[in-house]
Amino acid sequence: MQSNLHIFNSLTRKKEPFKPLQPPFTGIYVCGPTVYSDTHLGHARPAITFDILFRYLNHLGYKVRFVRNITDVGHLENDADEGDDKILKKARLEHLEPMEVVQKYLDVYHRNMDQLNTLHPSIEPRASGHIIEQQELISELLERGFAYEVNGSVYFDVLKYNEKYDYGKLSGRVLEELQTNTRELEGQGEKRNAFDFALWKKASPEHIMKWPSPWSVGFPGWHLECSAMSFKYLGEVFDIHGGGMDLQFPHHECEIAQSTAARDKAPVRYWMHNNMITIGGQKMARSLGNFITLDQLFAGKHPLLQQAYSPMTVRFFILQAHYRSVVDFSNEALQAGEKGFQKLMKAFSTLEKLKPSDKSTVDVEAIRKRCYEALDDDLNSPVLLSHLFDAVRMINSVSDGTEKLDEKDLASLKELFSIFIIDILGLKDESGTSQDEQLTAGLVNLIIQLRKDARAKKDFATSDKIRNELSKIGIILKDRKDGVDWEKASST
RNA sequence: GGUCGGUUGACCGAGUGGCUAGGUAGCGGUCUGCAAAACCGUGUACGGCGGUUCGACUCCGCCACCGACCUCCA
Repeated sequence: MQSNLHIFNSLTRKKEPFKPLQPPFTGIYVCGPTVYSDTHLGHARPAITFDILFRYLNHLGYKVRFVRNITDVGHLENDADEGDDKILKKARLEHLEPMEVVQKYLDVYHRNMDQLNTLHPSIEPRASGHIIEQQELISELLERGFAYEVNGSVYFDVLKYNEKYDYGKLSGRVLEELQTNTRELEGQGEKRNAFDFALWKKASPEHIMKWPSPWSVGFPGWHLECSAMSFKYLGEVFDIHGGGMDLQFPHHECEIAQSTAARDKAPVRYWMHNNMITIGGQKMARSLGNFITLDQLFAGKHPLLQQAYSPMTVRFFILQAHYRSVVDFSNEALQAGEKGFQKLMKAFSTLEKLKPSDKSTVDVEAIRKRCYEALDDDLNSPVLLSHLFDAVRMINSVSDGTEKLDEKDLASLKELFSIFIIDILGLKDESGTSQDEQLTAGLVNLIIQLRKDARAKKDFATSDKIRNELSKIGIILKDRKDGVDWEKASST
């Protein structure tokens, strides 16, 4: 497997050549959502970032196993004893069975991900389906002395771990500083140290989601699921782990600690973290309440939205920034992205109509080379797009007759657009969807206006012709006393 | 308070020790009956102050401002 892909490894804070453990196979684990409310714009960032990675590795010929989990149990609102499970809390609020909450929002997530044209992961494991594996991992940690049980709950012993390994390596934290800086939360009495974290929590009687275990009837801690499921599906050591930067600490740090303590091996070779989407300069997050859901975005229904933005506009907007940069939401930026995306796709259709010349006056191969270089440089999608826009100008110039492409270069350019725009960036033409309907509505309203003008001049011949011809193509006009309605004839 | 990151033209957003990023918007032009599209051209851009250097937006130091993480968050 020959590739020159370099990725920025959060662990070393450097760009490193990507060398999988067992080429051509490679494994990716990405932290998916906790499904307790609607998917928002922030969730689109990791989904798209790691979709590009998945697509590019596939394109390069790797056999990729892409695992993205669903957290459907155990994600507490905080680490105190009375911390509520996010899903349980929502279930009470909406008077639903917890698994109804999970199903409801998982469906929304899947639908939104499909709209954004992200590929389905190879495996999408759910935490609640891996209770046994998590319990086994807890047993391993207890046996090895890195965990302790108190009153039916099991906690990870961070101090013990830090004696042998390095807790805080990923996030650049020093345990001594954590000790002095960790905020004291209520009800931490059970834990030996404030920074110890739960592996298993004993359930209170009113808790609904709970399972029997050697320690108590209870439920697993949040950090544990990723260790258990990545072990199961990707092995003790795998290539890439992805997720949002906000998960770096404590989630990923704890994951490293659990996995390393259990098997005496660092579990992940390359850690990749996408940056946040901000709104008004602040992180968009459910907990901050400043989020815009993807459904709102696609429908234009939110006080901050001046219009609807299509899924591909959102995807393009996100790809216009590098995944490790903060990107700020604004209508202006989305609108600029929408125009740019349309320009790109329009050139794509122009490309299909180009006629070859006997010689070329442009260099297609140079662009192809630069496109690969951009992706190889830590998935630099904005630079890739800038090269594709160079190709757009090339296409339009050929279309205008000021540049020429021979048959071979024309075929090469078509292939290049197909590879980078469709296969790797995952962009697709959206005409034929709601945009088409808007167009139809605009056209019909225009024709109705012209007909109204004709009727005002008592030109009923024209007026009737318009109505009849529209009827033939399936548009039914209805003259009402306060105006004209129209509808599409129902096809039988 | 600790750790880390950012501050680029009207807006978004890349990047580099000396060479046009790109998109959007603006302006001028070509084309067009007019427009649109397309193409060509165009704008004192790199937070402030010092330093290193033949040369810094790019490296170093200090300052200011913004943000992320340190509690759940993609």
